[in-house]
Amino acid sequence: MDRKEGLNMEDVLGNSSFSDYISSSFPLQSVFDFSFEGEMMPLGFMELLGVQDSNPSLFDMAQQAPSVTQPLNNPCSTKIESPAGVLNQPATPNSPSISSASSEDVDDETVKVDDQEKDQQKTKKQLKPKKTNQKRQREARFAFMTKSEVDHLEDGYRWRKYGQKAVKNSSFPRSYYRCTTISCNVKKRVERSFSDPSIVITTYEGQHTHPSPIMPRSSLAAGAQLSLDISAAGAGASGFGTAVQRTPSKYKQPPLNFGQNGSSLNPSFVHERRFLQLRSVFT
DNA sequence: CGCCTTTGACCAGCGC
DNA sequence: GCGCTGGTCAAAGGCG
Repeated sequence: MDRKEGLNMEDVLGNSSFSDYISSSFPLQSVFDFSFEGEMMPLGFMELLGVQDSNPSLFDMAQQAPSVTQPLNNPCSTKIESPAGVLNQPATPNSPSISSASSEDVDDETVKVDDQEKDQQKTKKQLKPKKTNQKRQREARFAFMTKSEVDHLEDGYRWRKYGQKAVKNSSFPRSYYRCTTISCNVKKRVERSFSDPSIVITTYEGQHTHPSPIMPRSSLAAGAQLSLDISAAGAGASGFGTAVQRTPSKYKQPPLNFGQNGSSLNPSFVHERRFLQLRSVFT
């Protein structure tokens, strides 16, 4: 896979040196906020997901939470990362510069020029003329960690699972999801931290080209509740995502004491909030 | 019947 | 070149 990524989560989390890794690999603030090269990103997490305009903008709410930009000492349990430098230029649905943001090879170079990226993309296409014109073309990625007992965090979009793989150095499989909306090729990977099974690592790839399909309904309420959580907890990112266990009978997950609701967002979310511990996973 | 998950197979990239 | 690993495909089956 993209080994040049060099940021394998198992490697990061599996050796209890995540803090070392973070401190040595990233500016600490990049773990939590969307700052980029010393500037605050104009886009937030929800916008990265394509949640924008018409939506109640959890991101806006999050932005209002003063601690959103708080770095490491923020005791929230959800960490937002930019493991592959994907925050360099998160593609937005309205942005024409998606292609220039698709590179994730930060191990090769921290800063890339557009020309270089274009050349790289050309090279990739040339190297793989077979069957994979779309394949292996990575969108901007970003990952975040959520302390949750359920793997799938409801984010207002509908996802279809298209694969699951056992991950090296981890006893937990990694699940691959794709946005079910036509023409939206956003993907996400969900895996559980090997070192701390209570932590779910979700990696998003790409950008939604549509508003959240379920936002008008339950997610709206969930979003409102999220905002409450965000401001109440004073942890901007901690409220993101609603832990929801869909179709529990089909998921091979251990029995849980919470989050059993298969359709409603809020109950499990409330439960998740309670399980959010005010401690850092870096410790 | 439609949507979804499951799961084995296949493909591509990388290190040795 | 080979093996390992991650990522994707697609058929099969389940569920509402």
